[in-house]
This record gives sequence, C-alpha cells and structure tokens, in this order.
Amino acid sequence: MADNATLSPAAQRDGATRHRLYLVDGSGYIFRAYHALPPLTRKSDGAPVGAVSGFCNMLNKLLEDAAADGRVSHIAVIFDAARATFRNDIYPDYKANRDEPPEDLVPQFAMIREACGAFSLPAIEMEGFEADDLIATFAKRARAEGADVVIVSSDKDLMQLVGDGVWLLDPLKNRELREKEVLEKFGVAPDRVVDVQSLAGDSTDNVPGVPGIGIKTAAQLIGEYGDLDALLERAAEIKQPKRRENLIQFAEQARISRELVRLRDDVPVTERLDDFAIRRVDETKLIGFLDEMEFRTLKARVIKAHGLEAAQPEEVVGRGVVQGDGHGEPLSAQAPAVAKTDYRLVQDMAALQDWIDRATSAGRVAVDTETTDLSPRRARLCGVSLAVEPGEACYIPLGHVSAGDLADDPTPPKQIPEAEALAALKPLLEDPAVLKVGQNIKYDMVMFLKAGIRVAPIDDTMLLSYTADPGHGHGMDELSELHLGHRPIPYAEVCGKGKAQITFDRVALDAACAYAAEDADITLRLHHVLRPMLLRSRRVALYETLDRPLATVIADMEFAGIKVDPAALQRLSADFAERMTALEAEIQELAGERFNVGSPKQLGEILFEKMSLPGGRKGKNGAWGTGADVLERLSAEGHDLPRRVLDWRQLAKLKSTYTDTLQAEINAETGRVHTSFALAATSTGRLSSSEPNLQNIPVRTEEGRKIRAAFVAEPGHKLVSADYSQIELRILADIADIPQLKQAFHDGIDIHALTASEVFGVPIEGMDPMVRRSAKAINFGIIYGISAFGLANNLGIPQGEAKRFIDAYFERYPGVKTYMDAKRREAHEQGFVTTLWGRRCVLPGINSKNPAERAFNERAAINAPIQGTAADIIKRAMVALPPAIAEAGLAARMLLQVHDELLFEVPEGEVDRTKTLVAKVMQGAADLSVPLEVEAGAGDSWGQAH
DNA sequence: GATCTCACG
DNA sequence: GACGTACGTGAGATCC
Repeated sequence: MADNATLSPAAQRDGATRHRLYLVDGSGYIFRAYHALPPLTRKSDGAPVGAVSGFCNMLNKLLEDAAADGRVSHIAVIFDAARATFRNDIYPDYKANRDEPPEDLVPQFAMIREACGAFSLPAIEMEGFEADDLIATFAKRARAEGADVVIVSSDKDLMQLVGDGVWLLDPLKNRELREKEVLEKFGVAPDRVVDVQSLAGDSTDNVPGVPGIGIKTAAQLIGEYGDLDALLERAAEIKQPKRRENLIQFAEQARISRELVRLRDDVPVTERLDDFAIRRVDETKLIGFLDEMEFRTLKARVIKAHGLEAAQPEEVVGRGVVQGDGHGEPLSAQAPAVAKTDYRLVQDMAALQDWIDRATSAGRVAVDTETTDLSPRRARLCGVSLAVEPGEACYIPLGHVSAGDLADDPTPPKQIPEAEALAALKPLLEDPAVLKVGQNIKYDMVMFLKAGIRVAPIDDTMLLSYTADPGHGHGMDELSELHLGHRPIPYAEVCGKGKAQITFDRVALDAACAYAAEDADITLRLHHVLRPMLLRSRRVALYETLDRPLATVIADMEFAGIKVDPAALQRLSADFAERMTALEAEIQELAGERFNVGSPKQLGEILFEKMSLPGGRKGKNGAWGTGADVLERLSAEGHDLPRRVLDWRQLAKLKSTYTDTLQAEINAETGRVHTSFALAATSTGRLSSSEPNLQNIPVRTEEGRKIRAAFVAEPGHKLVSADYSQIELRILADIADIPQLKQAFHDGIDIHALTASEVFGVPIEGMDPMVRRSAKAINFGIIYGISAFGLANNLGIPQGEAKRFIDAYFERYPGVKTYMDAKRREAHEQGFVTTLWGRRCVLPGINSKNPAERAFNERAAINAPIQGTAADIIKRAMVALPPAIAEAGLAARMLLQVHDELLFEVPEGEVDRTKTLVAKVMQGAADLSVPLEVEAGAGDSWGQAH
C-alpha cells in the first residue's frame, strides 16, 4: 500500500477507483490559445500575456473540474523542448515550413512554464523529442499500471493514441474525443490513423505522404487493404492509373512519413506516474504569480474557490482590443418619440378631398396601401393611408367587406367607391410637385399601376436606410424601433396568425385605421430621420442616382411580368415524373429495398450502412453527407446507385421547383409570371428575386435549359437578352489595377487562357482545355477571396497543389495580393468595405474571435467590392435604359435582371435596334480603365435569346 | 423551424 | 499550430 501515499485524496477515498492521469499538451495549447484569444498585454509594462492568461484559465478550469469530478488522480503538463527532434534526422524538412513563432508569443513560453509551477503542476519536456512522444510514452506506462489516460489536447496527431482507457479532451470546447470522433476525422479506427496520415501527409508539419492522396482516399485504401505495408505491397492492384503509379513511386516516402507521424512511446523518461499525483495548490505561490501577471479576474476566482478571503468586488479586466462599431460618427439622432396621434377614417369624398388638398399644399405625403396579399400582382386593394404631418394620418378603406363572420352581417362597411377614390387620388399621386414617401414604395407603385396610376416622384424610407445605414434589416418595424423608439402595432394583432389569419379586407374599420394610418405616420416620421441621415452618410449621390430611381424601374418590371407557356411546363412535368418513377424503381432495385429517395437521411443509411460504401460522416448532427459531390465521387468509383440518385435529384429539383411551381405562379389575369425583386435585401447591393425567384432559372444543364424555353415572348415580339461578359474580372482588373489583365481586356484576349499562360507558363496558342479550365477556376476563386481548400475542392486536386497555383497566381499578379490585403485590412479597421460608388458592405463578424468566422468575413470583404460594384453598374444601366429606349422611339420593355443580364420583350421589327441600344447603354454604365463588353441575343424564348 | 440540397450569378 | 472554407442569393423537401 506504499503507493497509496502518493495518491490524491479522491483516489484514497475509494480504493476501487482507477487512477486517472491527465496529460496536458502544453505546447499545443499555447499556440491554440494564442490564436484563439484576443491579444492582451500587462498593464504595468505592456508585456504580452494573452497566451499565458488563456493557459492559466485553462489550467484553473481543469483543476476545478478535476476536483469536482473526483476521479482525476494525476496531472502533468508536457512541452516541446526545442525545434530539432529525432524526426529531423529522418527527414530534414520535417516541420521546415513552420514560421517562427510570433514575436509577442516568444516571451510567453517561459511564463507559461512558470505558471505550471504556480499551479503546483509538473512541467515536463525532453531534448530531441516532441511533447507528443512524451505523451505517448507516459500514456503507455500509465495504461500498463492500470490508469485511465486523458490527453488534454485536440491535436489530430495525438488521435493515434486513443483506445481502451485513453481519450482526448479538447480544453477549449470541453469535448471528449474518442474512437467515434477519430473515425469521423480519419475514416479509420485510431490504430490505423498512422497509416492514413502516412499516405495523406500533412502540410502543416511538412509530412510528404503520397501525392494525390488525401485523408479520404487514404482511409478508403487502408479500409480496403488493412494497413500501409499491405497496401504498398499490393499497390499494383490499384485500378486508378495515376494513384497506382504514385503509390509505387512514393512507397518509400510513405514509409518515411510513417516514421514521422508515428509517435514514439519509448522515450527514456525518468518520471514515474507517482511524480504526477495531484498535489495541494500552494495558494501563496499561486496568488503571488497571478498578482505578478496582473490577472485580477482569475485571482479573484482562485481566492473565492479556495475560500481564502471574502472575494472583494473586482473590476473585470477588459480583454483584447476595443473594437469600434465601424461607422465613425453616430448617424442617428434619436427622433422625438411618437407622442400624440390623430388618425382619421375617411369614408366620404369631402373628407378625402380635404386630405388631398392638405397633402398637395404640404408638397409631401406618406402613402401606404393595405391589401390582401404580399404579392402585389395577386393582391386586391383594401385601402390607402396618407400622412401629412407627424401624428396626423388617415385611412381610406376601399375594398373592405364586412368584418367578422360574413353570415352574420353581409353588408360591407361604409366606404367611398374604389374607382371614385382612386380617380381623386390619381392627380395627387402623379403630381410632380408632391413627393410621395413610402416604406418599400415599389409595392404600392405596382398596386397603383394596376389602377392606371404612375406614382411620381417618390422617396423610400427602406431604400434610404439601406443606402445610408446598411448592416441591418430595413423593415418598418425594425426601423421604427431603431429610429423612433416605437413598436408599431403588429400585423398579427390585427389579422391574427396561422390558420386563423384573416385578410385585411375583413378587418373592422377602426382597427384597420389604427394599423394603416400608423404605417403612413411612421413612414413620414422615418423620412424626417432618414433624409438627414443620408446627408450625413455622404451617400446622397448613390441614393439619388441609383436606388431611388431604380424603384420605379423595378416596379414597371414587376408589373410587366414575363410570359410563360404553361403547356410546355406541363409536358416537362409529365416527362420528368415518368423518368423519376423509372429511376426510383431502379434505385430501389439496386438498394434491395423501398425507401424515400428524396430523404438524404434514408439515402445515407442505404449507401453507407447497408451497402457500406466508403465515405464519411459529417456535420454535428451525425448525418451522412449525400451532397452531389459525394454521390459524384461514388459514381466515378463505379457505383450505379449514386449516379441514378443524381439523375433523380436533378429531375426532382427541376419538377418541384420549376415546372410544377412555375405553372402555379402564372397570374390568372395577365397570363404572366410576376416576380418580386428585393432592393434592400443583400449585403453587396445586388437585387434578389422571389415569389418566384426568376434569378435562378436553370441554364447549366441540357434538361434545365428546357425550362428556359418555356419563357416566351408575346406574339409579334421577341425576347432580347444582354449580359455583361466577365464583368467581375474586369472590375478586379480596374480596382486592383493589374496591368496584364487590363491590357488583355483592351486587346480582347481570352482572359482565362491568359491566366493559364501566366500561372502555368504555357503558350496561349493551342492550349489544353483542361489547363484553361483550371485557370478559370482560379480566376473565379480570386473573386471569392480564394483559399487553397476551396480551390482544391473545386478542381478536385490536393490542397498543396491548389496552394502552388495560388502562389503562382500572386507571383504573376502581385497587385491582386495587394488588393486582397488592403481589403482585409480595411474591413478589420472600419468594419465595412465599399463599392466604386461608395456603397458600404458591412462585415459584422470581421473582428470575431472565432477564426473561421473571421476568415469568412475576410473572404467576403474581398468579394463584396467586386460583386457590389458589378451590382451598381447594372443598376446604373437599368436606370439609364428606359429613357434611352423611349428617346429612341422604341417599345422594348425590361422584364428581368439576373445580376449581369437584362431581359427585354421587344416588338419583332425593333430587335436589332434594341440590341444595339441596350448594349451601348450597358457598356456606358461605368467608365472604368477597362472596356465593358456586352453580348446580346434574341429569340422566341429565353432559351433562344441566351 | 432548422437542415440539407441545389438552382442561378 | 487552429478554426472550417470558396462570394452572393431563394426555395422545396424532409425531419424534429
């Protein structure tokens, strides 16, 4: 029983309890803490202490948890000693690509070892070995003595040690990693992790592996052949020629990789398990250290936990840098609260005329319509509200039926006849001397267009907010709360919700008036706030030349709609249905059971459990990934079922989203489909389209294009489509100022071929189409804020190769790298980036402490100025086009916008002149240092025009 | 209502 | 030595 003298009290309490050893991966934690936590400096001397702080908090939490748990008996903290280890003797390049540790981390290494002493924990390191080898060695010895081993780390290189009685604990996420998690990560059990890593290599450690093989492939191969040696011996059997060659050629490299990856569990350590037994913390020493480090919060915590003295209220020490809101001066001056309101119901012509007169003499009126539907083309008008002064508004009911149960009282309430009221309102709404203010006034404009009224001039509080103060929603309720401190009556309070919801025409007039008049009133008040805000934001020109005039243009487009041939869609639906049934039968035959092909869950179970095809779980929900990429890979590996599922999915998508749904979207009165374009929805300034979305009509596949053929012109008309060619790359060339790209666009050179020749050093003449394809993917990637991972994924190449492509690209186009760095920096400093016309694209997560979120925002920061400038350009064209068309005496109607494309319906005899004019206006929409090119086509259908 | 998948630029 | 990935959208189906 002599051993027991060194055991923790907890272990002594229960002799049957197994010992449990915590092996803390100190070096791993330092780097992770350094990068995960905001920088922090010691107040007194400015010494960087962020990683120390993170480390101490982690240790403290670990000890607290261990004390609460009662099962932990031993703890040791393990560190790397120096850079060079025995692995460098095997392979000199091992970890050769590592940067030096950051300048402000270096001094913290010593402090962290000191911290271990302060917490009375042994800090272990040994020359020539990595922390991981020591951990492996201690783990093995502890297991031999019957103890459980918890490795406090999330390093994947330690996963090979997981097994019976050994698991990892991620200290930041407080999550245990056992066999299951290892299987998820590597696709094999822990004892085969080394084999997988030897094949896949590791770019961060510079472990070479075998070219062309990543974790997925490696796992599949090891699963098939058992282990690395067996695989290398039987490499000649591999079907894929490239893979076979590589496995044979790089067999030795794989074996070397194994030596690098496999952890040594025979390090000649001198410590014994007993040396790691938990000791009582020396509070004086610990508090002295915390004082020295100036960790006041942690000190208070320790004091409290140990009951040393009453914890005095401590000021919480701020951690990290203070981040600005990114907007500089506050834009919003809080408007006075909505105090007194006088809302009137207008039920006779005299009263209406009185309001019209007041509005006319005020020269400004807020207008709002109440209807039965969110889609204006489907909606029936219920009434109109007007506001002339803050707090003074009216509601003019026009289409109300009796409130409540119709059977009780079928008599409609007293209202002015709709036609009469609209006739009286028309002069006001069209009066060039009276500004009509609305919240999303485009909706009301479409409603009025149906009554033959062209509302003008207009102003829109939603668009004002979108331009002057982006980065949040611009719905009226949100704006009202934000700027007026007032919560409007919720729609649901008036009309109910869910099944019990009624249309607005059934609402009792007094309730309708309270709701509707308030909307107009709030709109007017918001106008008083947002107009000055726009001025202060210095984006008046953007609003006045783009967003504001665009509202009218879009209202006309939505009102016009586009003709769709229902019979053609019906035929497609029937065809798709038939083929889906056939495919479904084949799929179930292959699967050997009936299941719902449309259920990713069931499909995943069939593929990966029943048929046990290779492939991994993904996501936190434990669901099998069955995306097109996965199925595509399986199909390429020779499996029939996934191919058929892909075909089935394509048809299911086309049928449910397009051929079926689109038929239902055809407006009964017009025989056309009327989408709704959102003008204030996207973060970059693009439009979006919904109900239905006509910006994602299929075009990339043969089957999909059949749907475009169902979008047709009226008899005697053609559809004309005009699109910008490579507008985003042209914008990049301009704003990043890239000489070769600009020259190429001037000379009309194939831009992807140029990139291919620059990056891969091949001549443009007679270029291999696959090489050009890679270059095209790089060009797209650049616009998206390229990452090696993304490009590798897109091209199906190893990440290392993708990285070389990117490096070569930056080498040839250093200006692009400069541009990206500048945008990242800009975003970090001010929280937004801007388009060429000054539109702000806000990046709320740019300074997040979550590295993934930050990286995501950085990529968005690179993309947004490009995408947003393209959006501004086409908006300029859209605003310029209607007057240009009218001036040319043409009758073309703009119908749709699809980001870089405009679609028109044109009388047959005007096709050529319209094409020429449209192209000219679109080209002239921006004056860049590169020419803009527009391609235009015409035909009886959208498919033909494209 | 969240998640997955997929249509577009 | 670490996050989880291409940028921006909308919609239908399934599942909880």
